[in-house]
Amino acid sequence: MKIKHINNTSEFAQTLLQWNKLDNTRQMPWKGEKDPYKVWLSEIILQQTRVEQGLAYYNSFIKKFSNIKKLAAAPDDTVFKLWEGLGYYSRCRNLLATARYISKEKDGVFPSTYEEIVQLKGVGPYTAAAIASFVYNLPHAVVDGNVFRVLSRVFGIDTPIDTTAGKKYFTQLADELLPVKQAGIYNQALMDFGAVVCKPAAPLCETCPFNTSCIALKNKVVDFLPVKEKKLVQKTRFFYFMALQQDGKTYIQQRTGKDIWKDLYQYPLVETADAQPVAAVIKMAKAAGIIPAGAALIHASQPVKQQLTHQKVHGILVQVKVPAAYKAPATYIAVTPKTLQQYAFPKLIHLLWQQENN
DNA sequence: AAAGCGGGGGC
DNA sequence: GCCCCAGCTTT
Repeated sequence: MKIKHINNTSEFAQTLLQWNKLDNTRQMPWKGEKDPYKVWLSEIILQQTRVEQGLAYYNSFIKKFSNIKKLAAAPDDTVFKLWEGLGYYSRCRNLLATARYISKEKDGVFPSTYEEIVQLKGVGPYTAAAIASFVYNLPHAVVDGNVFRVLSRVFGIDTPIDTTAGKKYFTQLADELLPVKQAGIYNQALMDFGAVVCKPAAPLCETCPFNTSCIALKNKVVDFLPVKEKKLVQKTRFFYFMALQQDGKTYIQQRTGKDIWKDLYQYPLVETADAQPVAAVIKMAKAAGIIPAGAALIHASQPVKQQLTHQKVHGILVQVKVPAAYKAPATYIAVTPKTLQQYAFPKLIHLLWQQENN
């Protein structure tokens, strides 16, 4: 495939680098960082996550784990607790797996080629290009949401970005635009530019250095680029969390299987597709062996709602008293209000706790 | 190729 | 409400 309708690719890079030099004031702790551990950590945290949201998490991780071997040596629960609230928890699972792999198999030395880096768990084409270019100044163009947006607008490309053909096209264009000797600086600059000037909504076209050449601006289609093909489907779910009360302790369990919040903890769960009366929920819980037949309702919370990207989740906390003689299943973990706090829970459960305390 | 995966913020 | 965010993995 050939990139057409672009006569001078180096002009784009020169204009961008000039903007970066003169007008880019964006500062982040990992910018200019040459420790691959720190760059890798920041990139994993920032996948599908705003810089402002990820910043505090990055600082906490660096403070607690100053190098990859310390991270690798930490218990799973400790690391997930640090990740708690950031979302996309498979990132945390993969982070740990990669830290342990590099510590054990590579004696803590981070790989230094794109081909090796991209094979690490949780690292795809974007993250590998970012690490390779930022740390080793290797000539690999990053293609993230910012890059799709900037290139689609400046060059007027309406190929959908959420298709295989679109990804391939934009990746090739990005590689052709890359000034190979300044790959790291340029990649940083392009993403900063997308975040600060060529923003998704209300971009700063008035002061944009490309505003005399931008195809989208000329054609008045800035707000329609980039193009996405797929629309997301929403599901609604009801989560009834059964908080068993037994002599000052309660029980939690770890979520497993292919579903949201995998590896996080929760109270034993009754899930339904529709809202149910609490009495019906207790009946279901007993029938399913989630709570014992002798359990009795203490209190049910008001429902809380959480809007995720593709799910609307309702949560209700149902406290039940269980007999002292009750023997919990092996998957239940007995906790006290104090020991509960060392486990990572979904935001929905924090919302329920918050509500019950008000 | 398409689906699934969180939580927060802008509009 | 809807869209997007320094995307990746699994089906």
